[in-house]
Amino acid sequence: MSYSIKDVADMMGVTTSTLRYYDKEGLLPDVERKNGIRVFEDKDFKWSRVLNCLKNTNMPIKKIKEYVDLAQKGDSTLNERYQLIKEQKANILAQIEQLNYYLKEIEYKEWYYETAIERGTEKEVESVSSPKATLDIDQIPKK
Amino acid sequence: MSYSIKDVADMMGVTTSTLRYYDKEGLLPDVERKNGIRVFEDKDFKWSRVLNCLKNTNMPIKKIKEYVDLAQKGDSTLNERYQLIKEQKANILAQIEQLNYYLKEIEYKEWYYETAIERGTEKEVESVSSPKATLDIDQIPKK
DNA sequence: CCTTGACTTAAAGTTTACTTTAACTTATAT
DNA sequence: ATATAAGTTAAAGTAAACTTTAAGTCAAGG
Repeated sequence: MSYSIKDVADMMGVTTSTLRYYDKEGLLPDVERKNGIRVFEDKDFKWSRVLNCLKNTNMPIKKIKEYVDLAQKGDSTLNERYQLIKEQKANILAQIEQLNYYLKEIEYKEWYYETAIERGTEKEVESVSSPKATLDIDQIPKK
Repeated sequence: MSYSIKDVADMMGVTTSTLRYYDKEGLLPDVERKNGIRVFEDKDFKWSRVLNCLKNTNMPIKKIKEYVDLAQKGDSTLNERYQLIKEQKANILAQIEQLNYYLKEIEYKEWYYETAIERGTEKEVESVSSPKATLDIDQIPKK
């Protein structure tokens, strides 16, 4: 099975230009060419899915490149790659935690506006007893 | 109670330069000055916490500015602000969902490397029965 | 054969979100 | 009083991640 650059771009939800940019940055090693045109094989397609995963969990391109370079070196870098993946997992978990924290703040705001709209004004909505008590300043996750 | 720019910057986990930049972009309306120096009152501090929430849930500065401008107009924009907040809530939920999806992919990779390290090589790890079956391509969330 | 659409490159341009610099003023501590 | 720390501005600089442009090549349909 083989895929065009458009196939892969569609799978990743990016443009073909973006994919070519990734290639130029070294994120797509060893993609074959036929008459100068990129032909993605199954291994490249799978690799693109890994890239997509790292990219969509906010790993910077430079860091992804490090991972690519490690993978290129073969079995001797298995441990380094394992550490990198575990780091990224911790990263994702932290992101989810942070989003859940701010979700609560937004839900308070949602209630705030519902109450304000009911009353026709924002004035004194803050002093109305809210279903979720105002969040504690000390709990703001530090970046 | 009043706060210095540093106090607010520390609360938000940004530098004072960043806060001045936000101010210049109009995200901090009506902060008073004493001898040219910004003095944040309780209302400004609270507002900064809202900014921080929107910023850390990946709302672009331009969109935050729209929200600021609506808030400046008073009660007549309550509904618009409510819609914007609901939009952002949906946004956060989508982000969490996406992160949870990719977390599973990363956990597969984690298992993959644990197995490869045990065996000393990556070769044929893919064909080993994994605890979490390989994820289906069709399930990749589109951006 | 010819057009249309997809592919190619290198290089320049864009956007977002800061960050740094320089020159200066104000506040705090000894 | 004086040094140091923290505040101020406008403007230029930076970094990341694309995006666009220009000029071309290649493959398929009518």
